[in-house]
Amino acid sequence: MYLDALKKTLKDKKYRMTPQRELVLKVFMDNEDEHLGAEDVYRILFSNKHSVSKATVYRTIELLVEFGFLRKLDFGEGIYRYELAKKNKQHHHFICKNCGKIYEIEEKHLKTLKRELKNQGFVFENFDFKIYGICPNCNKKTKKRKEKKK
Amino acid sequence: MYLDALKKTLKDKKYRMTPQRELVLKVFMDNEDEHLGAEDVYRILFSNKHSVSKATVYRTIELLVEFGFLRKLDFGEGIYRYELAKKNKQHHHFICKNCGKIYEIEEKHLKTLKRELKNQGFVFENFDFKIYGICPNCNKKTKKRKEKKK
DNA sequence: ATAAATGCAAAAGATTTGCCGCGGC
DNA sequence: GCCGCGGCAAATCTTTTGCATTTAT
Repeated sequence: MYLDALKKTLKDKKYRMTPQRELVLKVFMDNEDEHLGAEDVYRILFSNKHSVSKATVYRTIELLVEFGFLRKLDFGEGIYRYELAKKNKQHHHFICKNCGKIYEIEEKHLKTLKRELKNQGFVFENFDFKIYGICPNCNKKTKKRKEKKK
Repeated sequence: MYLDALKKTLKDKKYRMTPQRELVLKVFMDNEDEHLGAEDVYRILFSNKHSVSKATVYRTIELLVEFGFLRKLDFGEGIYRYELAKKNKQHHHFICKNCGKIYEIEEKHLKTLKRELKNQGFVFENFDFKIYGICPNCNKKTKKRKEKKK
Protein backbone atom coordinates (compact mmCIF):
# COMPACT_ATOMS: atom_id res chain seq x y z
CA MET A 1 0.00 0.00 0.00
CA TYR A 2 1.22 3.48 -0.81
CA LEU A 3 0.97 4.83 2.72
CA ASP A 4 3.18 2.13 4.16
CA ALA A 5 5.66 2.57 1.36
CA LEU A 6 5.76 6.27 2.08
CA LYS A 7 6.31 5.67 5.78
CA LYS A 8 9.16 3.35 5.00
CA THR A 9 10.77 5.70 2.52
CA LEU A 10 10.52 8.61 4.89
CA LYS A 11 12.02 6.66 7.74
CA ASP A 12 14.88 5.46 5.56
CA LYS A 13 15.73 9.01 4.60
CA LYS A 14 15.31 10.37 8.09
CA TYR A 15 12.23 12.35 7.22
CA ARG A 16 9.08 12.24 9.29
CA MET A 17 5.65 10.91 8.52
CA THR A 18 3.08 13.58 9.26
CA PRO A 19 -0.70 13.85 8.99
CA GLN A 20 -0.30 16.40 6.20
CA ARG A 21 1.85 14.12 4.10
CA GLU A 22 -0.60 11.31 4.57
CA LEU A 23 -3.50 13.54 3.56
CA VAL A 24 -1.84 14.72 0.38
CA LEU A 25 -0.94 11.22 -0.72
CA LYS A 26 -4.48 10.09 0.04
CA VAL A 27 -5.92 12.76 -2.23
CA PHE A 28 -4.04 11.21 -5.13
CA MET A 29 -5.11 7.72 -4.11
CA ASP A 30 -8.74 8.81 -3.97
CA ASN A 31 -8.52 10.45 -7.37
CA GLU A 32 -6.50 7.93 -9.28
CA ASP A 33 -8.05 8.75 -12.60
CA GLU A 34 -7.53 12.50 -12.35
CA HIS A 35 -4.54 14.62 -13.14
CA LEU A 36 -4.52 16.98 -10.21
CA GLY A 37 -2.60 20.21 -9.89
CA ALA A 38 -1.28 21.50 -6.59
CA GLU A 39 -4.12 23.98 -6.31
CA ASP A 40 -6.64 21.20 -6.92
CA VAL A 41 -5.15 19.22 -4.08
CA TYR A 42 -5.34 22.23 -1.84
CA ARG A 43 -8.96 22.87 -2.74
CA ILE A 44 -9.94 19.24 -2.21
CA LEU A 45 -8.36 19.16 1.23
CA PHE A 46 -9.83 22.50 2.10
CA SER A 47 -13.35 21.55 1.11
CA ASN A 48 -13.00 18.36 3.16
CA LYS A 49 -12.24 20.48 6.19
CA HIS A 50 -8.70 19.19 6.35
CA SER A 51 -6.67 22.28 6.66
CA VAL A 52 -3.28 21.88 5.10
CA SER A 53 -1.56 25.05 4.06
CA LYS A 54 -0.77 25.75 0.45
CA ALA A 55 2.95 25.87 1.15
CA THR A 56 2.78 22.41 2.67
CA VAL A 57 0.81 21.04 -0.25
CA TYR A 58 3.46 22.32 -2.63
CA ARG A 59 6.31 21.07 -0.48
CA THR A 60 4.74 17.67 -0.02
CA ILE A 61 4.04 17.20 -3.70
CA GLU A 62 7.64 18.02 -4.48
CA LEU A 63 8.70 15.43 -1.94
CA LEU A 64 6.41 12.81 -3.40
CA VAL A 65 7.73 13.43 -6.88
CA GLU A 66 11.28 13.18 -5.62
CA PHE A 67 10.56 9.84 -4.00
CA GLY A 68 8.82 8.52 -7.07
CA PHE A 69 5.29 8.38 -5.68
CA LEU A 70 4.04 10.96 -8.11
CA ARG A 71 4.80 11.70 -11.72
CA LYS A 72 4.89 15.32 -12.80
CA LEU A 73 2.82 16.11 -15.86
CA ASP A 74 2.44 19.11 -18.05
CA PHE A 75 -0.31 19.66 -20.55
CA GLY A 76 0.77 23.09 -21.69
CA GLU A 77 -1.70 24.93 -19.48
CA GLY A 78 0.84 26.78 -17.42
CA ILE A 79 0.47 24.60 -14.36
CA TYR A 80 1.84 21.24 -13.37
CA ARG A 81 -0.38 18.27 -12.77
CA TYR A 82 0.52 15.02 -11.05
CA GLU A 83 -0.56 11.41 -11.04
CA LEU A 84 0.24 8.41 -8.91
CA ALA A 85 3.25 6.71 -10.39
CA LYS A 86 2.37 3.08 -10.66
CA LYS A 87 5.79 1.79 -11.43
CA ASN A 88 4.50 -1.20 -13.33
CA LYS A 89 2.35 0.20 -16.08
CA GLN A 90 3.69 3.14 -17.98
CA HIS A 91 1.29 5.08 -20.06
CA HIS A 92 1.21 8.20 -22.12
CA HIS A 93 -1.28 10.93 -22.85
CA PHE A 94 -3.18 12.06 -25.87
CA ILE A 95 -4.35 15.64 -25.55
CA CYS A 96 -7.09 16.78 -27.91
CA LYS A 97 -6.19 20.17 -29.33
CA ASN A 98 -9.85 20.85 -29.88
CA CYS A 99 -11.66 19.91 -26.69
CA GLY A 100 -8.68 19.48 -24.38
CA LYS A 101 -9.74 16.05 -23.23
CA ILE A 102 -6.91 13.81 -22.11
CA TYR A 103 -6.88 10.15 -23.11
CA GLU A 104 -4.54 7.68 -21.53
CA ILE A 105 -2.60 5.56 -23.93
CA GLU A 106 -0.82 2.36 -23.09
CA GLU A 107 2.82 2.01 -23.87
CA LYS A 108 3.66 0.10 -27.00
CA HIS A 109 6.09 0.52 -29.81
CA LEU A 110 5.69 3.88 -31.43
CA LYS A 111 4.76 2.40 -34.76
CA THR A 112 2.13 0.14 -33.31
CA LEU A 113 0.82 2.97 -31.21
CA LYS A 114 0.44 5.22 -34.22
CA ARG A 115 -1.32 2.59 -36.26
CA GLU A 116 -3.76 1.84 -33.47
CA LEU A 117 -4.54 5.43 -32.73
CA LYS A 118 -5.19 6.06 -36.40
CA ASN A 119 -7.57 3.12 -36.51
CA GLN A 120 -9.43 4.50 -33.55
CA GLY A 121 -9.87 7.84 -35.27
CA PHE A 122 -7.21 9.94 -33.57
CA VAL A 123 -5.40 12.45 -35.73
CA PHE A 124 -2.06 13.40 -34.25
CA GLU A 125 -0.12 16.47 -35.01
CA ASN A 126 2.89 16.33 -32.82
CA PHE A 127 4.63 14.37 -30.19
CA ASP A 128 6.26 15.56 -27.04
CA PHE A 129 8.23 12.70 -25.71
CA LYS A 130 10.48 13.13 -22.75
CA ILE A 131 12.64 10.66 -20.93
CA TYR A 132 14.01 11.48 -17.54
CA GLY A 133 17.03 9.72 -16.18
CA ILE A 134 20.74 9.85 -15.66
CA CYS A 135 23.05 10.54 -18.56
CA PRO A 136 26.25 8.57 -19.20
CA ASN A 137 28.44 11.38 -17.85
CA CYS A 138 26.70 11.61 -14.53
CA ASN A 139 26.41 7.87 -14.35
CA LYS A 140 30.18 7.45 -14.43
CA LYS A 141 30.64 9.95 -11.65
CA THR A 142 27.90 8.44 -9.53
CA LYS A 143 29.37 4.97 -9.78
CA LYS A 144 32.67 6.16 -8.43
CA ARG A 145 30.99 7.78 -5.49
CA LYS A 146 28.72 4.91 -4.65
CA GLU A 147 30.83 3.14 -2.07
CA LYS A 148 31.52 6.30 -0.12
CA LYS A 149 27.92 7.34 0.20
CA LYS A 150 25.18 5.64 2.22
CA MET B 1 12.66 29.52 -45.98
CA TYR B 2 10.84 30.08 -42.74
CA LEU B 3 10.31 33.80 -43.22
CA ASP B 4 8.57 33.37 -46.54
CA ALA B 5 6.46 30.59 -45.13
CA LEU B 6 5.47 32.84 -42.27
CA LYS B 7 4.56 35.66 -44.62
CA LYS B 8 2.42 33.33 -46.63
CA THR B 9 0.69 31.87 -43.61
CA LEU B 10 -0.02 35.28 -42.19
CA LYS B 11 -1.43 36.56 -45.45
CA ASP B 12 -3.64 33.50 -45.81
CA LYS B 13 -5.10 34.06 -42.39
CA LYS B 14 -5.44 37.80 -42.79
CA TYR B 15 -2.78 38.59 -40.24
CA ARG B 16 -0.01 41.08 -40.88
CA MET B 17 3.69 40.61 -41.27
CA THR B 18 5.53 42.96 -38.95
CA PRO B 19 9.17 43.63 -38.14
CA GLN B 20 8.63 42.24 -34.66
CA ARG B 21 7.30 38.93 -35.92
CA GLU B 22 10.20 38.62 -38.27
CA LEU B 23 12.68 39.36 -35.49
CA VAL B 24 11.23 36.77 -33.15
CA LEU B 25 11.25 34.06 -35.78
CA LYS B 26 14.84 34.97 -36.67
CA VAL B 27 15.94 34.50 -33.08
CA PHE B 28 14.83 30.89 -33.29
CA MET B 29 16.48 30.44 -36.67
CA ASP B 30 19.75 31.84 -35.32
CA ASN B 31 19.62 29.55 -32.31
CA GLU B 32 18.43 26.34 -33.85
CA ASP B 33 20.21 24.16 -31.33
CA GLU B 34 18.88 25.93 -28.27
CA HIS B 35 15.63 25.54 -26.41
CA LEU B 36 14.73 29.13 -25.77
CA GLY B 37 12.15 30.43 -23.36
CA ALA B 38 10.19 33.60 -23.99
CA GLU B 39 12.37 35.57 -21.62
CA ASP B 40 15.47 34.34 -23.42
CA VAL B 41 14.10 35.60 -26.69
CA TYR B 42 13.33 38.94 -25.14
CA ARG B 43 16.83 39.21 -23.69
CA ILE B 44 18.47 38.26 -26.97
CA LEU B 45 16.51 40.87 -28.88
CA PHE B 46 17.10 43.45 -26.21
CA SER B 47 20.85 42.92 -26.12
CA ASN B 48 20.91 43.19 -29.91
CA LYS B 49 19.35 46.61 -29.62
CA HIS B 50 16.16 45.42 -31.27
CA SER B 51 13.48 46.64 -29.00
CA VAL B 52 10.48 44.38 -29.04
CA SER B 53 8.28 44.52 -25.99
CA LYS B 54 7.85 41.52 -23.77
CA ALA B 55 4.15 41.38 -24.47
CA THR B 56 4.84 41.18 -28.17
CA VAL B 57 7.41 38.47 -27.71
CA TYR B 58 4.90 36.38 -25.80
CA ARG B 59 2.12 37.08 -28.27
CA THR B 60 4.32 36.30 -31.24
CA ILE B 61 5.58 33.05 -29.80
CA GLU B 62 2.02 31.96 -29.17
CA LEU B 63 1.19 32.76 -32.77
CA LEU B 64 4.17 30.82 -34.07
CA VAL B 65 3.21 27.80 -32.03
CA GLU B 66 -0.34 28.01 -33.30
CA PHE B 67 0.88 28.08 -36.88
CA GLY B 68 3.24 25.21 -36.33
CA PHE B 69 6.49 27.11 -36.69
CA LEU B 70 7.47 26.43 -33.11
CA ARG B 71 7.04 23.45 -30.84
CA LYS B 72 6.30 24.11 -27.19
CA LEU B 73 8.53 22.27 -24.77
CA ASP B 74 8.54 21.81 -21.06
CA PHE B 75 11.38 20.45 -19.03
CA GLY B 76 9.75 20.78 -15.65
CA GLU B 77 11.49 24.02 -14.80
CA GLY B 78 8.38 26.12 -14.51
CA ILE B 79 8.82 27.87 -17.82
CA TYR B 80 8.07 26.93 -21.39
CA ARG B 81 10.77 26.59 -23.97
CA TYR B 82 10.38 26.44 -27.71
CA GLU B 83 12.20 25.07 -30.72
CA LEU B 84 11.79 25.43 -34.46
CA ALA B 85 9.43 22.72 -35.60
CA LYS B 86 11.08 21.05 -38.51
CA LYS B 87 8.14 19.06 -39.69
CA ASN B 88 10.25 16.33 -41.19
CA LYS B 89 12.38 15.03 -38.39
CA GLN B 90 10.70 14.42 -35.07
CA HIS B 91 12.88 14.01 -32.09
CA HIS B 92 12.54 13.64 -28.38
CA HIS B 93 14.47 14.75 -25.34
CA PHE B 94 16.42 13.06 -22.65
CA ILE B 95 16.75 15.19 -19.55
CA CYS B 96 19.42 14.23 -17.05
CA LYS B 97 18.01 14.35 -13.56
CA ASN B 98 21.46 14.96 -12.20
CA CYS B 99 23.05 17.68 -14.34
CA GLY B 100 19.97 18.86 -16.21
CA LYS B 101 21.58 18.51 -19.60
CA ILE B 102 19.19 17.87 -22.46
CA TYR B 103 20.06 15.35 -25.14
CA GLU B 104 18.14 15.13 -28.36
CA ILE B 105 17.01 11.68 -29.29
CA GLU B 106 15.88 10.59 -32.71
CA GLU B 107 12.51 9.00 -33.12
CA LYS B 108 12.50 5.23 -33.36
CA HIS B 109 10.39 2.49 -31.97
CA LEU B 110 10.25 2.69 -28.23
CA LYS B 111 11.87 -0.66 -27.76
CA THR B 112 14.73 0.10 -30.08
CA LEU B 113 15.13 3.47 -28.45
CA LYS B 114 15.38 1.97 -25.01
CA ARG B 115 17.90 -0.62 -26.07
CA GLU B 116 20.08 1.98 -27.74
CA LEU B 117 19.98 4.39 -24.87
CA LYS B 118 20.92 1.65 -22.49
CA ASN B 119 23.86 0.71 -24.67
CA GLN B 120 25.01 4.29 -24.65
CA GLY B 121 24.93 4.40 -20.88
CA PHE B 122 21.69 6.26 -20.23
CA VAL B 123 19.67 5.15 -17.25
CA PHE B 124 16.05 6.15 -17.59
CA GLU B 125 13.62 6.47 -14.81
CA ASN B 126 10.46 7.64 -16.40
CA PHE B 127 8.89 8.67 -19.61
CA ASP B 128 6.65 11.58 -20.29
CA PHE B 129 5.21 11.03 -23.68
CA LYS B 130 2.56 13.30 -25.03
CA ILE B 131 0.75 13.28 -28.31
CA TYR B 132 -1.20 16.30 -29.39
CA GLY B 133 -3.93 16.01 -31.96
CA ILE B 134 -7.62 15.72 -32.55
CA CYS B 135 -9.63 13.02 -30.84
CA PRO B 136 -12.23 10.88 -32.62
CA ASN B 137 -15.12 12.85 -31.12
CA CYS B 138 -13.91 16.21 -32.30
CA ASN B 139 -12.86 14.75 -35.59
CA LYS B 140 -16.40 13.65 -36.38
CA LYS B 141 -17.76 17.09 -35.65
CA THR B 142 -15.06 18.80 -37.65
CA LYS B 143 -15.70 16.70 -40.71
CA LYS B 144 -19.34 17.67 -40.77
CA ARG B 145 -18.43 21.34 -40.63
CA LYS B 146 -15.72 21.19 -43.22
CA GLU B 147 -17.71 22.17 -46.30
CA LYS B 148 -19.30 25.15 -44.62
CA LYS B 149 -16.03 26.67 -43.47
CA LYS B 150 -13.31 28.25 -45.65
C1' DA C 1 -9.26 54.35 -43.57
C1' DT C 2 -9.44 50.89 -40.50
C1' DA C 3 -8.55 46.87 -38.30
C1' DA C 4 -4.63 44.74 -36.41
C1' DA C 5 -0.46 44.99 -33.84
C1' DT C 6 2.61 47.09 -30.49
C1' DG C 7 4.19 48.99 -26.06
C1' DC C 8 3.70 49.93 -21.46
C1' DA C 9 2.38 49.10 -17.07
C1' DA C 10 -0.65 46.74 -14.27
C1' DA C 11 -2.68 42.30 -13.15
C1' DA C 12 -3.04 37.59 -12.63
C1' DG C 13 -1.52 33.04 -11.41
C1' DA C 14 1.38 29.55 -9.83
C1' DT C 15 5.00 28.47 -7.02
C1' DT C 16 8.69 29.61 -3.60
C1' DT C 17 10.64 31.54 0.44
C1' DG C 18 11.56 33.57 5.15
C1' DC C 19 10.53 33.28 9.55
C1' DC C 20 8.58 31.81 13.67
C1' DG C 21 6.56 28.47 16.64
C1' DC C 22 5.36 23.56 17.50
C1' DG C 23 6.24 18.86 18.34
C1' DG C 24 8.50 14.29 17.61
C1' DC C 25 12.64 11.89 18.85
C1' DG D 1 17.18 20.44 23.26
C1' DC D 2 17.64 19.74 18.39
C1' DC D 3 15.89 19.57 14.02
C1' DG D 4 12.40 18.74 10.85
C1' DC D 5 7.88 20.49 9.73
C1' DG D 6 3.80 23.33 9.07
C1' DG D 7 1.47 27.78 8.69
C1' DC D 8 1.22 32.32 7.26
C1' DA D 9 2.17 36.13 4.51
C1' DA D 10 5.26 38.24 1.54
C1' DA D 11 8.05 37.69 -2.43
C1' DT D 12 9.20 35.99 -6.94
C1' DC D 13 8.66 34.77 -11.54
C1' DT D 14 6.35 33.82 -15.73
C1' DT D 15 2.71 34.91 -18.53
C1' DT D 16 -1.55 37.61 -19.61
C1' DT D 17 -4.36 41.64 -20.17
C1' DG D 18 -6.33 46.51 -20.77
C1' DC D 19 -5.82 50.44 -23.03
C1' DA D 20 -3.91 54.16 -25.73
C1' DT D 21 -1.07 54.74 -29.82
C1' DT D 22 1.07 53.33 -34.00
C1' DT D 23 1.24 50.90 -38.35
C1' DA D 24 0.44 47.52 -42.27
C1' DT D 25 -2.42 46.88 -45.99
